[in-house]
Amino acid sequence: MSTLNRARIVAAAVDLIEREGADAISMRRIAAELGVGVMSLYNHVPNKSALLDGVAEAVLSEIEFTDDPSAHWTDRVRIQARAFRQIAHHYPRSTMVVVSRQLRSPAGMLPAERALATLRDAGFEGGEAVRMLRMFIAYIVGSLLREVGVTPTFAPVRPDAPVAEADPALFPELSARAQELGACDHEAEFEFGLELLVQAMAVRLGERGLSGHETA
Amino acid sequence: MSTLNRARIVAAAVDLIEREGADAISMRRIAAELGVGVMSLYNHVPNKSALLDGVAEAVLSEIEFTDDPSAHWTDRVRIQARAFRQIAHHYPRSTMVVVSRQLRSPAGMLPAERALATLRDAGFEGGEAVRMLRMFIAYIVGSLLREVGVTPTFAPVRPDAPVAEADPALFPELSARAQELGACDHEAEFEFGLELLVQAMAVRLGERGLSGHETA
DNA sequence: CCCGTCTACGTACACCGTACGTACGTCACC
DNA sequence: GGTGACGTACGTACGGTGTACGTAGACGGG
Repeated sequence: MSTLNRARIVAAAVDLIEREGADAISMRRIAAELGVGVMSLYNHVPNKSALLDGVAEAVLSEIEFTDDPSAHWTDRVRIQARAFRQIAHHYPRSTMVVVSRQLRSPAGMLPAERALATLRDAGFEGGEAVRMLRMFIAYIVGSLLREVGVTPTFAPVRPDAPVAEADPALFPELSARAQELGACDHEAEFEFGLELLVQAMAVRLGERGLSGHETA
Repeated sequence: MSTLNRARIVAAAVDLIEREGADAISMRRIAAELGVGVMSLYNHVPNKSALLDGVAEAVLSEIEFTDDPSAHWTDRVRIQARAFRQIAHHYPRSTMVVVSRQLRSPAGMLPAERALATLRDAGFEGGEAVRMLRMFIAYIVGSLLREVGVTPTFAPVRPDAPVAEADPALFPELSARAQELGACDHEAEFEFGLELLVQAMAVRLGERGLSGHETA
């Protein structure tokens, strides 16, 4: 009812993606959602790609980064990683567009800025801090894509169909592990890798055993 | 010229993707590439989605998995990870479709089967082996997506434009690290994370320091 | 009053995936 | 040698897509 603007369009796009999936999104659908003609959107958004950038930006800027510089760096890393994973919970179907559009805007840069600050405080100097950052991003992106179903979990195809899925002769390991492969507790999986990475980083700093948490 | 079949269609699709990118692919373009009518494709492929599965399968089945069960498990892990990364080199623009289609076919299962076998030989029992596998896949997928440009490297936008990109006041860390962020040697980055993960796994096994390679 | 600017909108074009109907070449069987 | 069934290739058509372009109305300043 109120006047059209970029924020309303982006919000409608996010809603639509979450309701019907990223594939279902189209300029026509969004316009219909807003009760507006298709071409009216182009008064506020140059094209669909820019709109998706807006979606990524909107989702990304909702991440709560509460960084406490006085905390131990391992906990700061954990908190930042978990904050990023929130998007996979709040906006699961938007996750793919968030991670696949590289933003130059503040919202897109802030997570990296925070992470680099933490890594510097932890004691990593320039080159190594950047490598750590990139490794962490790779792990988080890969984890989120699994969590939202883009990437496989290797769960035997149907949740039903007792256990047997793959031919045990061809795939003995997969068959033997069908039990564990069948369930995928995304939070537990994420925490497992996170802990492993944090410990690996601590080792790299020569601080073995100081990470502050025992692993499950 | 020879008769149409699924393999020829898939091959044409892979070629087209590599030449013009995954977005440029369409049934009409593929048909034109093969010099046939669009609908002729549907005699051999039920729909576009199945065709993309075929693309993923074709690319995946070209990975060379030369697993030497007598080698140290750390080297086996390294070799398998690198083998997987080959696809990002040989078929960069197909990488996204490879990682985003979950295949139930042998070609799709084999890498996981091999990895689980290696992890078992290394001494990881059921549940932990599966978690290690998933963590490794997450890291590799995330790394490949960065390598093929889906995900950001945080390189200051243009390779030119000396160094300054972000506002140093807002993003002091990013600005200070602009040098290191500007360059992204994908092989070195991949190896860095790989080594970190392998060492973390070794620590988990209580085998500290036996990983067999020093890191750069 | 008039004119420039901005917003909303309709139409149109090129392209997409694919359902459907059809024509034709090949082979089995009588 | 028919002759029918079948599989492959193909054309047409429908409903969808992103968006270029032209138009019409609202609004504010001279």
